[in-house]
Amino acid sequence: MKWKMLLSASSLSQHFRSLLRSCSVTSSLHPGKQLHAAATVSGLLSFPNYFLLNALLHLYASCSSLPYAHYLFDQIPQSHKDTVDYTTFIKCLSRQGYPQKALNLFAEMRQRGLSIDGVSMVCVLNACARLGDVKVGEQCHAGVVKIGLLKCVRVCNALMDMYVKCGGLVGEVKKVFDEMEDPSVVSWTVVLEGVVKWEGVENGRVLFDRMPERNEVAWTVMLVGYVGNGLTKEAFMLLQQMVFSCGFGLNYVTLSSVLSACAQSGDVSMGRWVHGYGLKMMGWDMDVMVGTSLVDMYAKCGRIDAALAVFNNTSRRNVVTWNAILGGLAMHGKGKAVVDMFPCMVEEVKPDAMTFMALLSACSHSGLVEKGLQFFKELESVYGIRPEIEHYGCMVDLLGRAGQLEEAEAVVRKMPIPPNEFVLGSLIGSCYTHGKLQLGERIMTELVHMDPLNTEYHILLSNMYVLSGKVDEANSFRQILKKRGIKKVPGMSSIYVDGKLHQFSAGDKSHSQTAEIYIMLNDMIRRLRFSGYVPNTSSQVLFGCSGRDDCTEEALEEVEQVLFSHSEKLALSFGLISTVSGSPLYIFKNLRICQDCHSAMKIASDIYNREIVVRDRYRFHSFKQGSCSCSDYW
DNA sequence: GGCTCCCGTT
Repeated sequence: MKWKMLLSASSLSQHFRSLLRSCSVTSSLHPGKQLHAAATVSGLLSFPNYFLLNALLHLYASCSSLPYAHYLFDQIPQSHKDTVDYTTFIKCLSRQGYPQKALNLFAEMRQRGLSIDGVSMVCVLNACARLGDVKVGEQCHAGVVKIGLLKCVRVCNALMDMYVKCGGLVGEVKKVFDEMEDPSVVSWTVVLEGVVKWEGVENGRVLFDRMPERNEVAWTVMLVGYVGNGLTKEAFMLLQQMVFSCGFGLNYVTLSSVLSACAQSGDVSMGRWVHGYGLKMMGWDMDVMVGTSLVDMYAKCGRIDAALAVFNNTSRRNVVTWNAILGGLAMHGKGKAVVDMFPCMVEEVKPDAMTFMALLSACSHSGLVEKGLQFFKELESVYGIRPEIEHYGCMVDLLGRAGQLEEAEAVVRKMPIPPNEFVLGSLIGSCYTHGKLQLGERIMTELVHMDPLNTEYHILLSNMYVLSGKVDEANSFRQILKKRGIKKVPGMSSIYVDGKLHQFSAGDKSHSQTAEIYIMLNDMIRRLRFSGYVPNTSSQVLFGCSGRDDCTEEALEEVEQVLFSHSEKLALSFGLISTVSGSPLYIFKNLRICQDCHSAMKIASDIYNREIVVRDRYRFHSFKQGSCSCSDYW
């Protein structure tokens, strides 16, 4: 009788495990939880059943439910945890954003003398890839060789992926690949990603065409490569081939990957196509990641109204979606909208650390000092979020921009984490804006220790010396910069016209329409001057003129010429001659827009009757009828 | 007996 009961219990357990497996495969958390409850009630879990526990652990890991997975992992007695249990939880930690914890757990597993198999090695290599830790990755490589796992295709794939993600050691990737007896389509795809990322999209295409077989991932990698490099036409051609000739459907991972690339490169035409595709296939009930990527894409492409429309129509929203829209509004200087929307967010989802970055930067960009201080206070006391260095950075920025330099410095001195170069960099920026030379000098000393090769801060301080009449100090600074050979990151501006990205550097003459662009530029400067534009040479005197130390009239003229051929103005001139009159222009700049270009854009938006949207490294400026959305508050 | 690789939102 007892034997019969045991037998039925064992078959019941098998039944449960097979049901749990199907929940894991489909990431069905709710039915899985019900099974968990049923297993508990039936008494199956009241005596040790390690396979069932592992199936439950796997369920929660597959459903990205870290707290439950952690609970299950702890439920398994230490003496009975085997390689499979560890592997399941290591993968879960790595995927949920804790790759370091995953590696720590692997170390624990090894200390306990448990064997390493191909599967656990794949998971550990994956954690190294996510962490970007090539050192541990190389140790694993040695382990792979030692255990004889090089014949295992998936291990090799994970190994190559680790080298791709950890700084692009494409040589290592190819070495592993060449030794493989029978590389799979995944192996080829990993190499493809490495080549696209580190050897350029053209080289990637050569490899793509040579691949014996291509899956949707390979197509996605290639697409993202094109979009990320501004090659919209090529991307559309590839997409057409993928969907219409080869019959691939686009899944949600492909859609969000492509959208993320669109957001980065500012390619709204491809972004819109993906939006249309998503609507046709899924309607508004689309995947939460796709919806979020859409919101982010529209916001980062300067279409904040479209971002809001998508946000309001999406039926699935999580904290990331909210963060995307609040961050987008913040970048567009719509601080009040952010403050007004926050209470609605709290009703719907729990805000996280990232939310407060968006909130504080919104206050910072809109000069809402009181509101920002209040948010910062509530961050810990109401929402239980421990402030991170980025939050302190936002506070320093908020107070500094508003001219409250003493308060900003007090934040730096009192913060429990040592300030990094971004925090101090923001402070020195505010010192420049508000002419606080002495504080600037002090901060500079600290910054030089932290980041001796940074040019931006050196230039800022040197400019401050000039503005306060200390030309000698400025000159000595310039000498230091010259001696050390510190080079400025070149400013680049780009603009999409007819699905093609056109890039300009300062004084660029490489564009095929250079002659027309410069004719337009000269005409524009003339009209700008006529409307009251005065070149702002004050901050350029120092580093603009190619190493001249004098400030004669000719030097000044030279400085003006440098100003006029700033990359933003070239992109604007090109945009004006190559688009329909009255249509808005969207320009992307890799650094902060300069003061002079900012004034020029304001007037240009009026005299040419165009909306000009400029995305710089930090935020958006929308110029319309002579004024800017930032209200000149940077 | 189970745990696995490539593209994935702020």
